[in-house]
Amino acid sequence: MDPKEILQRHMANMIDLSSDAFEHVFSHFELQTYKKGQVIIQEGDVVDHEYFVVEGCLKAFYLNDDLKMFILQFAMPNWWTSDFDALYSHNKASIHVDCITDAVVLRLSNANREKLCSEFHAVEHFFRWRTNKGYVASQKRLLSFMNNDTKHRYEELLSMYPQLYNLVPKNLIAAYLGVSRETLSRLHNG
Amino acid sequence: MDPKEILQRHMANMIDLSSDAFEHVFSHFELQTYKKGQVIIQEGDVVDHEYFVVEGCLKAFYLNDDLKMFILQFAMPNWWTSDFDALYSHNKASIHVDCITDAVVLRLSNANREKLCSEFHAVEHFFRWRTNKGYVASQKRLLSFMNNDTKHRYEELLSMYPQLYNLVPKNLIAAYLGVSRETLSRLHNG
DNA sequence: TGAAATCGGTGATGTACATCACACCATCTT
DNA sequence: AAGATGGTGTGATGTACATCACCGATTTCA
Repeated sequence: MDPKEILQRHMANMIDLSSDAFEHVFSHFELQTYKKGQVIIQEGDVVDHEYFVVEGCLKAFYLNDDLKMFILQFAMPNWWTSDFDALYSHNKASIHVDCITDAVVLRLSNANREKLCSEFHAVEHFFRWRTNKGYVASQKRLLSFMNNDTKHRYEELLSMYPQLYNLVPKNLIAAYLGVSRETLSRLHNG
Repeated sequence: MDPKEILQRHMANMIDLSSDAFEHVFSHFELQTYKKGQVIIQEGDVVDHEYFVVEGCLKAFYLNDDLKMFILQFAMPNWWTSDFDALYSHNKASIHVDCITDAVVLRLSNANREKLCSEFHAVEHFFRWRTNKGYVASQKRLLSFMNNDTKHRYEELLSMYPQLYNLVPKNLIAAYLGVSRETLSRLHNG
């Protein structure tokens, strides 16, 4: 489906924008296509864009000193991703974003977001709402971490994203759940 | 210190507001004082306000089916708290907020926040920035959960809030760290 | 003021998980 | 075609934590 239409429907869920206004908003995005494995943000980068996923699957992850990977987010279609800390505070990136599959993405620069937010109150409202949603989701995940065992969280993840099981390798699912791939494997047959 | 001045300094960290504009903004807040132990939000409540802490310490927490407590946030002076999910989406509260100590708080209703956000672009920018900061902090805490052991997280918490050690009982610190109070006690002497 | 609740420490035991080690299979590569 | 590489399963062992049980000290309150 058309990237423009996908973004339009996504924003229409939250705010009202006339076609003309949306046309103007959309003109500030850039369409990008990436290959599986391609890196979008690397630790240490200056981050100037946020990314709306149209097609495919990205991952946002942290690498610790032992190069162990911790996945913050699987970015599926209709989700936004970036290093939001680096993006807002103009620090260097502390996380990585890359492509689990080939992907089609709409990216928006910091400057263009601020421009659109000052032009359209509804757009600023949209971004405030979206960030709040991310915040709440992150807190829910934290609670699930403290409250539930791994098996429970595994089933929670699969019921939220049924596609994930066949789409991404098990070691990445383990890196999202915060367990070793061996434990995940034992849970699955167990 | 004067609650008005504390809020003014807090907002001035992020945005520029003339004295007159701030005066107008401030008139939309209500000053509240609470006693230690007093409940501000209960699970199931309709949530219509967010809270800026001027003095004292609140906690935002979730109770699971076994009545085990998980603390999402210690709200210290200059922090905001509420059930942001319930507040934005008009769901019933899924968490609780109460007072660990006597507290002085400025509260802002949903309607007044939206009014101020539409009147002053800078104010909307402020709230977007604040929510982003909360989002980022929550992701960092999640990473710390996955990456670090309990002792490391305990020291992290105390270095971030040195006052906390004498201010709040250890069982609450354990409920923030996601370990049993026994384990925390053993860590502390061990 | 005396009883009750809250707060904090410590031992014994069980368990969910990490880690290391190895083995199998499917792709990819030259 | 042969070897390298990445994904996945499974056993053996160690460990960080929960849980239960009990203790004394302090605070709260009727």
